[in-house]
Amino acid sequence: MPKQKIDRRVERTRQLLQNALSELILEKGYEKVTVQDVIDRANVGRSTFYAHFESLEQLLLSGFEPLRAQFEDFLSGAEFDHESPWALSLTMFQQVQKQQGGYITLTHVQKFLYGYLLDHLKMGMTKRNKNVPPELLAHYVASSFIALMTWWIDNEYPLSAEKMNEIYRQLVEPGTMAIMMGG
Amino acid sequence: MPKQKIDRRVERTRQLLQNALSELILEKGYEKVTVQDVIDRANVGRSTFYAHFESLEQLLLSGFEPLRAQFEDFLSGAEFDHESPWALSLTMFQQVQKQQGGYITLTHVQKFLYGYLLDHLKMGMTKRNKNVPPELLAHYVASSFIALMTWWIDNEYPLSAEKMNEIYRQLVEPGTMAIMMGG
DNA sequence: ATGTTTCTGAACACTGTGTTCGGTTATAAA
DNA sequence: TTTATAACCGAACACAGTGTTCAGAAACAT
Repeated sequence: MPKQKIDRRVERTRQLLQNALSELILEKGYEKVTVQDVIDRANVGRSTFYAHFESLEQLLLSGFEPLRAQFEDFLSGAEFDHESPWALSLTMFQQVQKQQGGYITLTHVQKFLYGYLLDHLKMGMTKRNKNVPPELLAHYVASSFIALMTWWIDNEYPLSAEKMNEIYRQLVEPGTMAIMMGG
Repeated sequence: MPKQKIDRRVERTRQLLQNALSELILEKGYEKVTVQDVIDRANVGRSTFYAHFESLEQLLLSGFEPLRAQFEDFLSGAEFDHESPWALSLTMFQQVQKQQGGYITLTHVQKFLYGYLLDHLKMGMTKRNKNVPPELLAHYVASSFIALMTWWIDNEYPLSAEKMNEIYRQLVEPGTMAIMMGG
């Protein structure tokens, strides 16, 4: 099945809307951006917007898609050591910085991370430590990551991704390992 | 200055509005509650609402006030060991559970905690570790607390406040101390 | 050149916010 | 018990935003 060629107008419209949203988010933050703002900036008809996306959030998510795909790829790649979930964090710092998504997308990054961590923690934990629920542990590790990321973005990337990753591991790894191995 | 006696009607109205908001939050979550909902439930005139509070969030905050005052008291109390910020967390777990505020108020708890932690961390850190900004550290410690609290509330308090506090310390203390003492 | 798809933009119904104001009622205090 | 006043009511209003519809214009692929 040869993949359907996409009408130029569709491509163009979606691009305009995504760019407009990006700009507006940088200018005043996602929470304050309205559909009206976006279509004015993009110079696109109101009905056109709703022909493509059912809401602002859907438009936002459409821009997040490439990043998500990249993580998916990375996780299924051979070079990834499944014994150490920590290997993931540096990549994430780097990619999120490059993507410039701002912290709106972080909600989705968090969900993604949580699911991944939960799988791996369930396996890695010895039975006697199930008195600390793996769900709680996964939630903590993912949330901590998001916390550092949020600070990093808020302060406009004052440290390198490598440094941030180092701090993250120093902070989170000891406590987590202690609980996993036997508390 | 003898404290002004409050008109019964004022007391009554504020109470009705706060109760209505509480109920509605439990029923459908803060995000979905409107001013209209609240005044309908409280059976209070629209203009009356705005005579008392300038927005829904202000109404929410007014309910949070007693909790905040309690922390303020605790912190200025003699029995509190200023060398160890960790002593605070158990009280917080207990009080937030009692208050049943849900996670909406957590945003404000976080701000409060952050400010407090930052003060104490700045003093407790040796100079050579300033390569990890104290603001980042405070942000992490506060965020981790909120993360555990969020999970706890979401899962309807499956563990005791004491147990939660124990886990929190086990997770967060090692990494934080390591960085503070010399990384 | 032609048939199809997409875009346009104005109109519409809807939900919610926050303000104003004349009239009513509850309250505190004399 | 009266009375001045402070609080409440509710309807009306202006406003901003959402999401839908539809007929006509424009861009597109072939």
